[in-house]
Order: sequence, then C-alpha cells, then structure tokens
Amino acid sequence: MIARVIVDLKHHQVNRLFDYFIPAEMESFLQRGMRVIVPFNEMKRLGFVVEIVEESNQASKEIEDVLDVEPIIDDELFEHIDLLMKTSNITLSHAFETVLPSEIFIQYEKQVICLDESRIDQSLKSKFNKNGVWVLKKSDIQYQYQIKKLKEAKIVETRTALKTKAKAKVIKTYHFNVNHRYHKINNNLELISFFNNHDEVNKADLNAYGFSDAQIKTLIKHEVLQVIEKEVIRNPYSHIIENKKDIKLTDEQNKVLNQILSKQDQYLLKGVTGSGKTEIYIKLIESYVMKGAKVLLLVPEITLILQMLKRVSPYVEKIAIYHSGLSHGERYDQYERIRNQNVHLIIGTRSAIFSPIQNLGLIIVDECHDQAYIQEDSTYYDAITHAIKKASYHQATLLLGSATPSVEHMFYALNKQFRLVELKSRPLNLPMPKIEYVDMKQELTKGNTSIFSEVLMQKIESRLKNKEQVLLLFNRKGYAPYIMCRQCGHVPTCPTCQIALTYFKSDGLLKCSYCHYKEAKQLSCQSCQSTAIKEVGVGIEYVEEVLKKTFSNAKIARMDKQTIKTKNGHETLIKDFDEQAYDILLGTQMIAKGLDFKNVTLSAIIMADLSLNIPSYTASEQAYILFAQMTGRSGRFYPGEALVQAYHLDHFAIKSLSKNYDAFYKEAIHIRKLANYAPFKQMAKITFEGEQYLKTYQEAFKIKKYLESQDHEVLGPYEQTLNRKVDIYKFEMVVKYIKLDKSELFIKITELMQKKWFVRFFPMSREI
DNA sequence: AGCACGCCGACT
DNA sequence: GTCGGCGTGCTC
Repeated sequence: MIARVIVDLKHHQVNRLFDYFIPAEMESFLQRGMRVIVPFNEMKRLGFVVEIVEESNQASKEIEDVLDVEPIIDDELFEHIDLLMKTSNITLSHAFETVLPSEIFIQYEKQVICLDESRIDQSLKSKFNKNGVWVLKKSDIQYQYQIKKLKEAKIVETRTALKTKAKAKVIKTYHFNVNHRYHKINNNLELISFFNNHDEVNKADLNAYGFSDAQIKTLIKHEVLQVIEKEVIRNPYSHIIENKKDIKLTDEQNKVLNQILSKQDQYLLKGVTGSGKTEIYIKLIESYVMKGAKVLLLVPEITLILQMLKRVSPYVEKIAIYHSGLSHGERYDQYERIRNQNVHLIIGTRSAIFSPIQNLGLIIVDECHDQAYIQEDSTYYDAITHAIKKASYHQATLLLGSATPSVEHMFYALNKQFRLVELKSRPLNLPMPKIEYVDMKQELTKGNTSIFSEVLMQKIESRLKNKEQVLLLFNRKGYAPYIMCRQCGHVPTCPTCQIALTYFKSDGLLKCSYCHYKEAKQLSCQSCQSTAIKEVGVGIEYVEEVLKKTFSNAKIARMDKQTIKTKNGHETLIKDFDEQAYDILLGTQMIAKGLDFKNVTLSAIIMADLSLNIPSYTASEQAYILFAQMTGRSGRFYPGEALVQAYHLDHFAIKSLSKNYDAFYKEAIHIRKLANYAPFKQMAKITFEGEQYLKTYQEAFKIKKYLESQDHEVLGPYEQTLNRKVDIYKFEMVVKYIKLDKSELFIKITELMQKKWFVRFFPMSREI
C-alpha cells in the first residue's frame, strides 16, 4: 500500500503529493488525514496523508512514523482546505497550516551527536551539552564545513529531532492507600491524619502543610501514597464570574428569535445599533444547547471575546475559547476539549471557524461587517465564506449579525441567498441618537480655527456638567502625518517605501505606516542641520493635547494602538471608562467596535473626511460602517446625541447617517452597479514580483492578455513602488469577472512561479 | 523550503 | 591544499 503525502514545506517547488510505502505494521490503522513522519531529501519532515492507494511507481521510501490514532483532518476540514486552494494560489502546506492549530505541527531541530569526545576540537567542546548533543542554531551555519568533516571522520553524526509545541498539562495528586504494608508508618502519623480529611491532595498543598519532598518520596516508595496523574485544562478566562440576569425580549426581538428558530437556514440579522442582538444570540444558544447541539460564536477581535464571554457565560455551562492570542498550551487544551466534544459553545475569532466541532447546530457571526473576518496575509481567507460552508456541511443554522452589513452581504440577502431578519428599534423605547452635522468650512469663516467646532465644545461642556460621558473619534494615528524642515523643505521618508514618516510624539519616533521601519526624531534637519522643524497635519496625539488644554478639568483617556500596547491595556481602559474613571474617551476606529457604555450620551466624529480618502472601492462602505457604529455608541441607556464634523458633508456615507442603513445601501449599490464593482462583478488583485523590470512586466502582460481573451476586464498592470523589496520589481493588476476559471489561471501562475517569478492572487470581493 | 554538491576565488 | 560563498538541482 502507498500513502500519498503532503510534506510540511511551504514552497511551490514541493507543492505536490509524494508517495511513500506503508510498512506492513502500519497498514491496519493508517488513514487519510493522519500526521506522519517521512524521510524527505536527507531530512525528516512532518507530512499529512491525503490519500491511500494500492500502487505507485513513484514511491521509494517508507513512512517512518505515524503520530495520530485518529485522523486529525476530517472530511470537513479537507473541504475547507479545498476551498482555500480554490480561493488563492497558495501551497497545500499553507492551506494545512491555516486550518490547523500550530500546536499540532512540529518543531525541527538539527542535532549533532558526539560519538568520540576525545577527538573533538577544544573550540567546539562548549557547543555540546552534557549528553553530548549540539543543537544547531541559525547562527551555527558557519560551522557546517567543520561538522561535515567530523561526520566524515565518524566523530559525530547528525539527526533531525522532532519536538511537539504543546502537550497536555498533567498534575500529580496523591491518594492514601489504606492497604499499605509499611511498618514504619507511625513516623508519619501527622501525614496520615492529614489524609483523613483530604481525599486527593496535590504536591503544592502537601508542601504547604509542611511535608517535605523526601517524606513524600519514601511514602510513595512503600506504596502508602498512590500517585494519580490527571490532565488539567489550562483555562485562560477562569476569572470570569458573572451573574445570571433574566432576559426579557421585546416583541420585535421575540419575533426575530422565533423566525430563526423556526427553520434551519442561513440568516442575515440586520438590527440597528443597541437593538439587543446579543440577547437574541443568548436565547438562540440556550435553545440549541438544550437540544444537545453545539454552537459556534464568532466575534471579529480577541478583545471582544472577553465581553461576549461575560454576557454569555451565565447561560452556558461549558464554553471553549479559541483565538490566535492563546499560548500554545492553552490552545492545545481548548482544541482537545472541542475535539472531544466536551463543550457546548465555542467563542472565537476567525480562525475558530476551522475548529473541529461535531454535532454543530448553530453558527453565529457577530458584527459580520467587520474586515477582521478576512485574513489578508500569507493565506487569504474569508471566515464568513467558510462559515457558510461549515453550516451547509453540518446542516446547521447560520446567523450573520450586524447593524451595518457589508454592501455585498446585504445584496446577497436581498437576493435571497440569506434570509433577512430585522430589528428596527432599540428596547426600552429609547430613540436612536439624534445626528447633527457641523460644516468645518463655515467654522473657519466664523473665525474658529480649532479642530473642535463651537457646537461640539458646548455639547462636551454640558456633558461634563451633567456627569455624562463623551466618545470622540479621530481616525489618524500619531501626532502628525509628517514633519518638514522649514529651512530647506526636507521631509523624512521611509528608505524602502519612499513615503513620508508619521511622527509619534510620545515615543519621539518617526514611523512608516506601510512597513515596520522606524527612526528617532532628530532635533535638527538631516539635510541642512536647521532646527526649524515643523509638524504638518494633525494626528490623534495632537487632538488629545488640544482636548486636554480646552477641557483642563476633564479626565481624558486616549485609546489607540499605542496606548493599549500592554497586556490587558485595552480591557483595563474599557473597564475604567465604563466605571467612569474618565469623562472623555478619544480614540481611533477601535473605539467604534462593539463597546457598550451605559453613560455615553454624546459621540462625535472629528474630521470625518479622514476616513473617506482611502483608495479602495469599499472606502465609502468602510467609512459609513465606522461612522454608523460610532454614532450608535451613544444613548444606549439614556437618550443620546451624535455629532459629525467634516468638510465634505455632502458625501453619501456622511449624509445617510441621519437617515438609516437602507438610505446608505441604496446609494452604495447604485454606485457599485454603475462602476461594475462587486457584487455585480467579482474582483481580484494579481501581483507579480521579479528581478527584471521589463521581463516581469511582460509576464504580467501575458496574463492580462489571457484574462482578456476569457472576456474578463483587467486594469493594469501598473508598477507598485510602495514597500518594494531591494532589487525586486513589483507589478499589480486588478481583474473583474463574473465567473473565473481559477484552476486554469493558477496553473499558469504556478508555471511562472517555477520560473522564479513570484505571483499572488488576492480576492478583493466575497464570492458566495 | 531545505539540503547537498560543485565550482570558484581567496588565503594560508 | 583548505575554507567559505553562492548558484543549481532535487526532493516520493
């Protein structure tokens, strides 16, 4: 028998199946989806069995080891892998890596084993540990020649050692054996009496009561104490204890709940901000758990998991948490709990969509408009697309929830791909916040040069007086978007991206917003040594400064990437603001995400224009979502107001805020239709990288011609200069299509990859 | 991606 | 003759 194996190496040149003989003793239990260790070109590697076949003329080596008792990849996961491979041109190894937790992968360690210590050069002796093993580090490459010589002389040998990243955590507990036959037991009467009151005791407790390790050891030796090993779950959120409150649904909420419960289907729940979507989630979860089905609840960000957990935990007994921020050990435990069907509810971020849930009845995707459901780095995927797949696979109900669905999801709902259910009002008869606009052009003619309009200042003042809270959005990081020398006009730029560096006052740094480049801000100009350096434009740090000057008696907090850097920084800030340790919370777009503050009665957007000037066809949609979510933070428990300051108030993303989502959608979908953007045409970006300018352009052009011959519209290729690597030229094009045969395109791309071009296909729209 | 091998040039 | 750098070719 032959196993067809994908080897854990992420490169297009080895992106195919390799055949291995299955040793007779493995034949009975080896299955598709299991992890194996295989010899591969002078090394040992982890592999995944994708297929088992009778014969192959390719195989020449045997599988060395099988790591699993049960397949770690089931049929469902293979389908997700398949979908990933059809979405963008990644390697199979990338796909496996994406759907599996990193803990089930293996770390490879190259070891040099000493065979004859006496013949090893003095200078190398310190490299070996006391067992005569030298673990090679990256920096040890310089010794490769010496090692080779030693190997030839049979003084050392090398091997690949494999290490797991996480294991089950085991604690030992001690149990008193009444049937022991230890005659000197009377020396330990104290200990015995201790066990009269305690059944199972762990070592730390025994030590704490004054029993020494030596004492314990002796008693174990004479079988007075029995050791019981127990696996324990590392629980990252064990400190959450919340009280159960009775949830009373409004008539509108009840109607929606019953609609969703009545039929297994895929729903889009559109409910205005503060309409109580979470209460519906809780009722749904309770109902499914009662039926014995499992529920998966996705939220866009790690920080929202805690909030959701606080809300949901009183109603569900066994909850697993799954996200990328867990430690190896924690994630391993949560993964095993899910696999062993030991939980009712899984709360997680986008990667949780791949968790191995059996008997799944319901998937909820909260704030489904959020871009965070799309992973854009090495492996592109849209968790919502996979949620649809997962729901179909399990015949589970899917519920996408948002106050502001993406234009595409709304379009699909209106075209019956999702069943649309709506919540149009807030409970407790609370009105939606009243929206007011301020034209900053007029503010200037009135003689107010501040970034705060007079109306806004008055409104903040009155909130401070009434001990109510204010949320302010200013969506630009740092202190100033760039700095300039007034003597010679020099602007510090990023050496790789060639764009102006953003100035961060609190760290005294200049940072590039495209790559990770940063440098210290100098007191004098690097070009002419003048000290007349001026900040140009405003960022959130500057706004904070002005705010503190203007309202010197108010307690003001700032929330952006910089201020929440510390662990729990975000959590602490939210908690403090909620407990009214601050009057005003100023933040970038992160303050608009899913927060529920009782005492906020004013939310304001300063310089709304900042969010509109992004070069993407979804810019207006993203801006509207941000604004609507932001204004929706106000007046959740007491009537509230919202204020929008901008220069271009006539933009529809701003104008429709005072109307409703449907007004925005109508305008947005009209523009999409006119410009042939998604959802009317699907869109994708293809990037080409190569060492030669002209050749790379030509190869890109060939692909363009090919796509055009298939009647697809192609924009570009145009050169990309931003964030370009040294000596690598980059071209980019956008293809618009209705139905694209990607497998044929990917084959062409793969051919280019083999010829040392680097080509990537990124979806820009969601295909459903 | 990661490994060995082979060629080349520099340095005893 | 040795050592290290880099390009090339292969992986069941």
